[in-house]
Amino acid sequence: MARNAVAAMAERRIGPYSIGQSKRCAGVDVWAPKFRLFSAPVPRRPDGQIRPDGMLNILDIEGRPADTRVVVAMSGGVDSSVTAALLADAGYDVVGITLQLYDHGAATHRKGACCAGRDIHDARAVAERIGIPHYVLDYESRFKEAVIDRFAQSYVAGETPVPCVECNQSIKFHDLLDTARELGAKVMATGHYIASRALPEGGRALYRAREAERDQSYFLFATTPAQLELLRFPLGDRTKAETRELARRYGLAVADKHDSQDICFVPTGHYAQVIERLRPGASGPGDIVDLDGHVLGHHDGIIHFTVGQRRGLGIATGAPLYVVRLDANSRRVVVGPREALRTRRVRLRDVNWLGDGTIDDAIARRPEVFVKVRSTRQPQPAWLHAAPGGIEVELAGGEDGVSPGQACVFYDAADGQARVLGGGFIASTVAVAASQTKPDSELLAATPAR
RNA sequence: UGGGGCGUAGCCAAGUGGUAAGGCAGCGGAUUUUGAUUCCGCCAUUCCCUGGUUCGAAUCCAGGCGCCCCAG
Repeated sequence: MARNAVAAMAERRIGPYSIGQSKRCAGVDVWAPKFRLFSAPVPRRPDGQIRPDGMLNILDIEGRPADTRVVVAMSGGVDSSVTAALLADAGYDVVGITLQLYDHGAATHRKGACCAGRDIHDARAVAERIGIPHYVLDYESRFKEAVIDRFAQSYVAGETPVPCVECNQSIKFHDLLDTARELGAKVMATGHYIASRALPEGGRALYRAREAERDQSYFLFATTPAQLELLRFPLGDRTKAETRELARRYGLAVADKHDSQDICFVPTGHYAQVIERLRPGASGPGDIVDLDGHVLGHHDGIIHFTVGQRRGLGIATGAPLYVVRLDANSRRVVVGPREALRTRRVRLRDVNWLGDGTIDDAIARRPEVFVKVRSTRQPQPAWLHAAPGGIEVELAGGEDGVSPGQACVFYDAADGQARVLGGGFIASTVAVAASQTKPDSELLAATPAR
């Protein structure tokens, strides 16, 4: 099997890197995710900056960069490419890994389209440019079960999932992190715009990115404290403009590559098609009804809707209608005026706490937190309460269009580089009841928080 | 086939002689690592049809067609 110079170098540096079967995709070897590593001495990079022993390097790790192996998750985009370049430039023993997560050829039924398109190529080119070993690992089946299937299941159940959270939590920060450790890496770095800092008393904390518009903390709330110990996000305190400038300075071809958006495994933009293929017939047609249950129209499946959605209903009344909730069992899409979207309380599941102490302590202190219920919203003041099976969030001002399946992420401040205190997935919401006569504060007083 | 009412874009609807408001829906775009929200733009040479009056009609007149209501 022909191997290029980079692969050959990689083999010298970290040993034979696969004993499993591989396939070739777009001219690149794709390896099975689990491979045995034969440890081999790591030669010091002759051009690397060697820092004095004992000095904390820029990744907050004791030891010389040259002796510190770090895996960089390289997507083929600008951000992760610059991350890898920065660390390689700082002298770290960088190993780039790109995950092959889906096959766009199959997804789009287009002949000639292959895997993740040109992203793998781009990542490989960057790795060659900066002189680091680079592997492409086949995570397709894991990705399908952990992300795509759950995405479909969520929609079929009437929720609106955030697949990026699932992917970070179960693929990148779980499986890939394991692989990184098997490779002998002390930490793994990604190109996410989020800041991670060591706490004086030990452990690490997450903070929103310096550039608020780029902040990706919403998609990373589920990162556990244990994972945080092993993760680094070198771009959290940089702006996107700086990143692109660095990419140019490092001579990376991806410097001007457009930002990714949309769901990565839905290249066509028609996510409903993906669900339909995975769960044939799971989402049938149903009625669109108003708040009183009157049938206003029909729809082709609740998977096409999300709470708060306005367009696409096809129902003309004098005023705009919004999806107020989805009922998977009756296949009903309930619509109403904008006011009906107002939500005051949100029940969360799978809560991850990243603040100081335990979440119970935090709840007992009843501090005001700030929460985002949708990735592009501004954090809003709220309080946390204990609830059976999870946490309940009381939104001080209420929010419109809060959808089950979305994340609710906690921060300690409304703006700036607020600390990420954790978050959870929205299990259910409680609308502001028109008949509610008592203010929430009184209701809370009547409902002892455990 | 007595009486009354109505007929303006996909839906609702303003306009009663001066050269087609607005809302909803739809479409396009911006924004967005969630097809959401939001924002911007587009969307009736024509007012059920025919003829007439008028410088000029969706608006007035006549006839026709269609629908609704009341009473038979």
